Amino acid sequence: MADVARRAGVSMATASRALSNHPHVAAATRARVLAAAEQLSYVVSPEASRLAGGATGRVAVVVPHISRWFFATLLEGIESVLRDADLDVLLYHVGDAADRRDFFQRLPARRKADAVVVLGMPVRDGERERLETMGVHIVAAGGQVEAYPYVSIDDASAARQAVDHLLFLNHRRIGMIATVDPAEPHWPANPGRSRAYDEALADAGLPADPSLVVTVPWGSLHGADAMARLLSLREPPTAVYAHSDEVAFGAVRTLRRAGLRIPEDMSVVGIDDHPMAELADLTTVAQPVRDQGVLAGRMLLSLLAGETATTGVTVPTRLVVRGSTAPPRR
Amino acid sequence: MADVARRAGVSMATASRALSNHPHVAAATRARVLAAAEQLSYVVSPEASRLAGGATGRVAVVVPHISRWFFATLLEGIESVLRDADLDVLLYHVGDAADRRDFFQRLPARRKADAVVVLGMPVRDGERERLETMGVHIVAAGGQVEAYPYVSIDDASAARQAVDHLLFLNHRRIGMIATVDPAEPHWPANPGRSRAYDEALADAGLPADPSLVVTVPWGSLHGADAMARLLSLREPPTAVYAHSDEVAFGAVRTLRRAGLRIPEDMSVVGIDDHPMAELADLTTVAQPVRDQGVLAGRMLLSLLAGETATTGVTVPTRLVVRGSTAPPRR
DNA sequence: GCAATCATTGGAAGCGTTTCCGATGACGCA
DNA sequence: TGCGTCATCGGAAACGCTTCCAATGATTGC
Repeated sequence: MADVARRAGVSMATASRALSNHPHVAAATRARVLAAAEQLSYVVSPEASRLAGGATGRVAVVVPHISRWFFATLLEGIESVLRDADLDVLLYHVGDAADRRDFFQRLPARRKADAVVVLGMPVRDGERERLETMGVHIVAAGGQVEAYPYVSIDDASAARQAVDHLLFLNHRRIGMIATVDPAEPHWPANPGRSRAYDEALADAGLPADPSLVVTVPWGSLHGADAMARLLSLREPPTAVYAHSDEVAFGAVRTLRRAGLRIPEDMSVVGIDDHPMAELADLTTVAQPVRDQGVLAGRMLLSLLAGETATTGVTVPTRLVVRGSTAPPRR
Repeated sequence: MADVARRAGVSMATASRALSNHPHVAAATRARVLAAAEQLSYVVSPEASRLAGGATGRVAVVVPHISRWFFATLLEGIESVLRDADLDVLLYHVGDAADRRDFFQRLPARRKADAVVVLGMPVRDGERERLETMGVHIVAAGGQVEAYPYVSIDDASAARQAVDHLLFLNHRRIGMIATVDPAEPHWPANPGRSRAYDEALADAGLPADPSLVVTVPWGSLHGADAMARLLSLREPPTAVYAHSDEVAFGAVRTLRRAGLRIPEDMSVVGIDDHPMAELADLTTVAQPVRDQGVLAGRMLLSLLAGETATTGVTVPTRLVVRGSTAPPRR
């Protein structure tokens, strides 16, 4: 940087100010410095900058299950925005509660990042405050709605779209395969998706039948198990609503193995519009996953730019009717 | 750090040495320093450390397609090892050639990471040299075999397992769906998987029939197209070998829509053992994806520890026979 | 038993920025 | 014209660590 300053004929102090867009630098001077930096193809050392009190130029992204399509796609969207803004992405896989505690404890202390994006899980108030007091911004994506900047779908309305579709087709016995996060089995992964199911049935004047609801850890194989349980009922449902497409795929497998036809013998609907859903001809409620990542990235950028925080954004979902749903036979 | 040194009754120099595992520190002293650090819950500032000439404690991972199961899973494996070793993961999505050039140009200059893991693509000699001259270690995973540390499967042998299985079942007209990376359409994604197909047929004394080979961009939908092209042949194959499971899924969809039965009318085999393969009852050649990530991470760790470089590791694949393959009918 | 060798340790000089504080000059207003 | 303001800019002190260079004391070979 000394070279740049010399070449521009200013002091290092001024060079630094010009380079980091500070006010109180004459436009002409700034231009001169920028030109000099350009010619010397100079870039500030993030380490030194950070050490002296600047920003790190890094954003931490906390992901619960990297290899799941949903999170990986979200991550892809975030990365693209952040990379365009010349920010680096620090990836943290946070599986269980211990990891999580570890993360929130360590990161702020080490000040490794200027901001945090939390994917797919709610941020507790204490954690949020802790980060914010340390000047670390925070944004959530693909998770539950809370009182801080987030991007997500409206779980309840997505669920309604799925269940209402089944209801509209005249199904009266509708099963639900709900999921919990295998890493945190005590918290339902998507309470909104369950609640909306209850409400939809109630609104349709149908009685709540707990035996039609089975809760399993997330995953296709568990979805298959869940379907088996539903089939073992004295009076199985005529349609099944699964909390996610991957779970629905498992259900479909079980139905096939049982020799049942879809949608003639059983309708199946999922949520997500996983790329495989089109191939499997699965009716589902689509959500724009990558876009949510992009939006979250942008939101973070404006937060970092000092703009006033948006409360949150809910992106729309839409029912995609394919071949896995039809009116019940009887 | 001054606090830690004081508390341990040593100088900062010694404290630094103890903390960063340098030799020439008495075991007792080191223990004392470590204990003091523990009590004060102190961690070295990576910025300051790096600035003063130390390591960044960061590893860059370069991924071509984050949202694909294969890469996301590899990434998950790498992250877990690196995180255990207290290294941070910097994620870089490198889609096309421009991104790639950008990455290799920028990263070394800014010295943001101590090492680089490149997923799923060959590293060119120039790039490797550039990194190594700057003291940045490099490891590749899930890609093609080259003359530097890598972890991957033996593409040729995996392909042989798939094709030989078909041959063993007595198929004589075997189609292949080969893939290219949509971002770099001029380079075949997996030349080894194509070559082995040719060789297997030759070894079986079968003539090479170019019309049985169709090359498409990676992806299920493209796989579906490819299958359609194969079906439009005057004499379609009796079995199809796809370069990856995702492509095979697409092929399966086309076959179903065409009213053909699997495996009676057509056998299908893929490579990867994607989680969905079990659900789809797809015969495939399984490769340990997460393990490859873990291995790559470990390899990097030993490189970072100054141990002599391993040339590379090839992990075994195995044929998983499911319901999508059977002898031809006629 | 003595000198040479070696393992440990401490002192202090950076590493490349940012920012506080004060200085300088230009500009506006009375 | 004179003086106060304010926009700009420069000097220098951190920021928190690593490592070179010596110095010290312990160990070993003859």
